[in-house]
Amino acid sequence: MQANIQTDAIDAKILTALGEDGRRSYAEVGADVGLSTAAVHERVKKMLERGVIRRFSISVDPHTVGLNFTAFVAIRNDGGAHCRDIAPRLRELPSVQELHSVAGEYDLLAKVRTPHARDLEAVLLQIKAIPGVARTTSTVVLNTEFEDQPLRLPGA
Amino acid sequence: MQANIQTDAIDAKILTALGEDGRRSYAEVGADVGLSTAAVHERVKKMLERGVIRRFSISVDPHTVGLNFTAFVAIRNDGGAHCRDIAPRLRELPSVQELHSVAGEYDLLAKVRTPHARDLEAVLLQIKAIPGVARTTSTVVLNTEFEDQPLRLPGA
DNA sequence: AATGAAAAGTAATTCCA
DNA sequence: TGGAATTACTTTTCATT
Repeated sequence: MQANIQTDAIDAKILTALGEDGRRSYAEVGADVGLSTAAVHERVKKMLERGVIRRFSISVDPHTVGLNFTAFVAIRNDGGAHCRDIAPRLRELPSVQELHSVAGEYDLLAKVRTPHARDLEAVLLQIKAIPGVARTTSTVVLNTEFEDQPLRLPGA
Repeated sequence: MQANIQTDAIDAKILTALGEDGRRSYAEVGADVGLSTAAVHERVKKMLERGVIRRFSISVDPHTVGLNFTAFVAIRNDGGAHCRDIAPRLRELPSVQELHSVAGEYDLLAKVRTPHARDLEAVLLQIKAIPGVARTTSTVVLNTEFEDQPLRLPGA
């Protein structure tokens, strides 16, 4: 019993195909999944409407655009502070690429990317300046083994 | 002095435009950045060749395809084990979406996504079965505030 | 929902500056 | 390296099943 699944096996195949190459034509995708061009078009349109596909995009290698440093910053709140007050402030920081509220010793976990390790200090100062943030602990990434992999869905 | 930057300000604008909508036509992007269709085409082609753009893709909402649970799993190696031996094994696990070698108490940090919280147990067993893995600590994601944001580059 | 075919729009190619 | 024009392809729409 899995909730929220809004796709069937054909949709999964389409998502996998477009995840590998978002510019493949509907005709080509259709040949792969056994559907006409128009049918693929219709399904993609509906998946966009339902929010299954958030957007078409590109995968960019961070190092090639000067983002050479990555760290995970765990954030603990003050007693009264709520994640929902702090999260919007963290979203404003361009170095914070990803934010999750988490269970455990810390309340939030941020993925931070900067040009250089030395830039983390300034980001931490910005984070600590947000009302409700009590303390942070940073885990420095030495090497990203893999990330941003094309989506792989079972049954696709 | 920033190393590895392979893009100029116009490339940055192109990457930002395609990061927001990977299907915008080259003509449209060209109008935005002040270049002809062919010039944009040429620059995109070169960025693909240089590996700046890894691929065209789509952003999919994990919940809509049944991936409702996320956790970060920190992994510690045995004394003699190397990340480069363990990483390929973790890549084989479809639930492991992202893997970084990190500094600190643990050696690797994996982002794991499964249909349900209960599925984490099986993934942890698979991870612990990899030779060289000594122990793991999991941080459960309660809510993803944001992730998968369109790329924003300074000067774009 | 899916198909096939026509119309509209876009991209790749070629060549010129 | 960038722009213009041609050719080829892809998307989109629509009538039909």
